[in-house]
Amino acid sequence: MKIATWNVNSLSVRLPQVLDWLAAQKAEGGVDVLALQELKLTDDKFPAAALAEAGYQAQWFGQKTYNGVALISSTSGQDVVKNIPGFADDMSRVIAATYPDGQGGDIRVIGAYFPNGQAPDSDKFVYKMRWLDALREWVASEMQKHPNLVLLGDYNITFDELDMWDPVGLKDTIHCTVAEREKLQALIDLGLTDSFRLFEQPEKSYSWWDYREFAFRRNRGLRIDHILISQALKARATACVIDRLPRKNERPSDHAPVVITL
DNA sequence: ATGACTAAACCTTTTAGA
Repeated sequence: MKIATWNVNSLSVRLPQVLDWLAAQKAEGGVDVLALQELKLTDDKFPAAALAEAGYQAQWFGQKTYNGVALISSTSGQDVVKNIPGFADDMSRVIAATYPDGQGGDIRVIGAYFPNGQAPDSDKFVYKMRWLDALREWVASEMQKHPNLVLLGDYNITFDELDMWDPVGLKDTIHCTVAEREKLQALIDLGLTDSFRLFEQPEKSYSWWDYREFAFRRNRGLRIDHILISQALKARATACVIDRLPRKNERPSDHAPVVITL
């Protein structure tokens, strides 16, 4: 099965590209679950009918102007959770659901839009740290219940210098600070694995490029969209790739999809 | 150049993204 994540930076603008991408993926077996971030629309504006027309179900958790997440799937999601239980948050950043794993069991999928953090000395950074702590606590409990678990989305954190186009110039800037990486490592320490690095990858692989200064053309990007998997799924993973093609579209999102094959 | 694009809403200007 295939599970993917894509920060679309406005689903209203990007819906045609999402539908095209899903259709193109069908030639290669199809995507079972696609986690979207930055819908930037309220729940009543979610394009459920257009997705149903294309053969997909969906769970969504929107918000006006900012944030908003969804899970688009070929089968229906169960036990849906929106945001981190017990963590008061006025932003729509997390959606989780359980799906059949194609082998008689099931798989828990948690799609998340991690806070940006803006700058290491900002209030938004403090919120990012608190959010990351709350996420870790909740994911730990989810892992107790679900051996097959995928935590994927726009993490807004790089793992290391390999994930940065300019490791020197960007050292200790937002997405690349020690404090953020410690929180990311705390998720790994729960028993999760960065599936992308399980496989040989092209040099300078990134998932996001700034809209400005022809950053995509010059491959000046960051790898901040990740697919973390539990131990049980690590044994099943056969590939994880960043699909740069949609970034070449007209009016692209600034992020590219990441896809894991299990 | 606290800039460069893009998107949305408070819409000819601001906020946020990363």
